[in-house]
Amino acid sequence: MKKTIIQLTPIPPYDFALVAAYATYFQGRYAADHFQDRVYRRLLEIRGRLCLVKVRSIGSVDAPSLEMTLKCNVLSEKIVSEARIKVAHLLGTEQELEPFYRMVLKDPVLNPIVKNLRGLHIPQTLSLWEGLVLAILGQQVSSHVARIMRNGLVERYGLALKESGETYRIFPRPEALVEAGLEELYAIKLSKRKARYIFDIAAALASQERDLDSLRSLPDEEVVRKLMEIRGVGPWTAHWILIRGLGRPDAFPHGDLALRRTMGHLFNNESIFEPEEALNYSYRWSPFRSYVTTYLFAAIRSMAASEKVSPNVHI
DNA sequence: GGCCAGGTTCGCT
DNA sequence: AGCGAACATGGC
Repeated sequence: MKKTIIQLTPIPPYDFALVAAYATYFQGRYAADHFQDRVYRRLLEIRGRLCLVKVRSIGSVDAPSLEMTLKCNVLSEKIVSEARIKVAHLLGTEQELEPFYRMVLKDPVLNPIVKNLRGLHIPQTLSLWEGLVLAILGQQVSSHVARIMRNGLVERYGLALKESGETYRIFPRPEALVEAGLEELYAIKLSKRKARYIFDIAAALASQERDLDSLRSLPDEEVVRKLMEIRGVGPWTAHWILIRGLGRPDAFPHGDLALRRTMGHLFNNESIFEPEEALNYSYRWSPFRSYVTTYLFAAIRSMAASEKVSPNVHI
């Protein structure tokens, strides 16, 4: 294994520990992401080779700097530069938070919550395929059940590399699921419905019948429209992908139950918002609604992780 | 045991 | 258009 070290400079403010914790749902390991002992690790497939990246902070929130260690059988210049791009994407290092923070100053309820999470950028899925699968696995079920399915998928179908006693896995390729077959997906706790959705998407991608990357150049509404043509993708999933897969700043999954509850708690005298009410209320945060969504979820998630209680009514 | 969870589809009026 | 049911698992 060859090894090289390079440096990344995120746009400040950037709280590496918070971003990495969010990427792993404050659980240390989540799907293909690891964050333990202040080090973020992920196995990537770059130009057909398995490469392990480790990232740690060597700066501060206001003067951020990341040290990335890349281990790979072969280390060409192209591999190094692709790894850099992928990691910058995964960890959202290029996102600008200041305009969002200026907007939030005008919201006395949101402002303290956001201040408390200063430097949180939005982690991105490596591919739209990954975003689509993770989102579908998260539909309707509790976050706990979603985690079991997401981890199970990666453990079962992701190519692995062992390093100092730990096993790392890439997020499974569509081909891996197609090869395994539809029935195999039931074994990792997917409902027949979810297995069908994901298997069909995998098959369409593997056969090149569908191309998700063409969505990257389209405006938000077009992306949503195209994504919802896919069976298994509704409005919630499409907006989740805008936020976590495409890095769009102004998406808002207004049907989301946890979001409706949290917003109702904060802005509606404790009582849950109806989806339309949540949407109407959200326009005041445009064009930064993806950040509002992410910060509200981060507030819920970090409390759930630290307090070990159901976060339904907290914040 | 029954109800619910960071939804979506399908089949009814 | 709008509404209800089915979906399947783990936790309380």
